[in-house]
Amino acid sequence: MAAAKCGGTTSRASLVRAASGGFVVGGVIMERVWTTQLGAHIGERVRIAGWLHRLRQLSNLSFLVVRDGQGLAQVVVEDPALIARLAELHAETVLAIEGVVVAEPQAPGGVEIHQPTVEVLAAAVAPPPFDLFRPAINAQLPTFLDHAPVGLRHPRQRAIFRVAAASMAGFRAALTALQFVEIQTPKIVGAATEGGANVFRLDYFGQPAYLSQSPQLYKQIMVGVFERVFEVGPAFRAEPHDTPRHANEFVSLDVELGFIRDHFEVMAVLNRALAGMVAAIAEQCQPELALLGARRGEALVLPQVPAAIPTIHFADALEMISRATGEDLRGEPDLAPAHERWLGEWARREHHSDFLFVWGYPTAKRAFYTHPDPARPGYSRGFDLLFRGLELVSGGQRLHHYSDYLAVLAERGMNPASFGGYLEAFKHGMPPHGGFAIGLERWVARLVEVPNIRETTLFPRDLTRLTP
RNA sequence: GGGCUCGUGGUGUAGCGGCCUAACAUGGAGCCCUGUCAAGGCUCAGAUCGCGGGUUCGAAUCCCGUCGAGCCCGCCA
Repeated sequence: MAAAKCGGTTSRASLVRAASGGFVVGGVIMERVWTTQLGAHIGERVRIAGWLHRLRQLSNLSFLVVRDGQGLAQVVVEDPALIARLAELHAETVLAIEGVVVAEPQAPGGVEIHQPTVEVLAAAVAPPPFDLFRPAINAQLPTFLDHAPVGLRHPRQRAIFRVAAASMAGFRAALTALQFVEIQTPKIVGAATEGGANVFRLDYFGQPAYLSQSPQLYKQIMVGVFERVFEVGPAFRAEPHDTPRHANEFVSLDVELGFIRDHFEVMAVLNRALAGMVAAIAEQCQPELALLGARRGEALVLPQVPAAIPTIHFADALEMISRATGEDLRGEPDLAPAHERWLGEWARREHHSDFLFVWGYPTAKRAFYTHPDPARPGYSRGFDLLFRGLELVSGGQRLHHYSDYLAVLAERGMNPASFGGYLEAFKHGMPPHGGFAIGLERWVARLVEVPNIRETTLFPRDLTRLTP
């Protein structure tokens, strides 16, 4: 690096990335054009670059389909020598192509590149384990995951992660507009935060440490600083789950806010956040939605986020399910997945909503910091949000009096000493507050209608998978 | 942690006691085809059927073990 900085030689600069984003080639700067922007360059000679997605050979000409980070472009090759050269390349070879952009109704997207010159930037040395040029990858999930570095290149797979990116962007935008401050809390923690869930243990210079299972305690502390905070980050759970909706590392969209009257204000913020997420996807991901819905022949339809998401009390939900199904659930401490699915269908049917708030879960089933419902002993101000029948969000109002925390920790047999920093915040005054956490992968999975969150996690970590 | 199911060429499947020296599709190799777009046609190569043991005249096919994977439940985002 130091030698290069001295700048004596320029000999390696036959192909260097220029500050402009283009390339310097033989001393001539030619901007590299995204495949999705070709329509704006008709009649011009341009340079594109990407991966050899597919070569279709016909007798007198061949079609070379190039994929870049955004889309696909068709290149028409008529020179027999060039076709012969291309035919020897494996799919996924990295190419740079210069040619003339031509409007052509027969071409996919209406434009294609003619009279190309092709430069191989990096050869693929083996064919891909499965076909990337087909409408969908034809491989079982474990096979796909084993080959994720290649499989994620498939236009449909990567569309899923553009939806995830837009979701995060919309989440950030909605909360920022509401005066929330984005924070980053530590993922290496000194105490097993919430007690219950299994945590991953680390060796931290000889002392025990853990991977954070949730930013919960830190985001509450930060309410004492900014009043309104949010965080987008990983959460780690050492639970030996093996289901399509669990992973041992996932992305949590966390929110916490102070000076609330009750949990309904928290639910209103969540309502706004979801609306922002859907709006961002609608704005940024139309091509992706079209691609993801293609198997049904129509673009994927985004859920409508109601101005006020329907709400039901936990006890009423049990009552209703009992009445409808004949199964007596009264007195149950929690909802089973089958009941959540039932409620999801009910919300769809009765309220035309993909979303349903269930609040008032029994205090005993919620975390220690959950605020009880003063009007209804045994029940809490904790809520879940069901999205299409799946638990997507957990949240609620939290305790905020120092004395309440000391009492509840003692009641649950938890050691106050391991909550030192947390309790200090309450010792020095915390407002009534609450918050929630959205599971990003679950959100995207339900949204794009894939059955397993492993498909909405880039490199999932589960019971048996630590690589790639 | 409990229950159920599955493991066949690179990939996805069929075959479920002898017709299997294992079939089909797709990918790969080769040839042909004036515009393809999951292109089309022909030819070739590619799996001792996860692994180990057993039953049987005979096992991909039945049994046991083992390893790997998937689903449901508990629990959760």
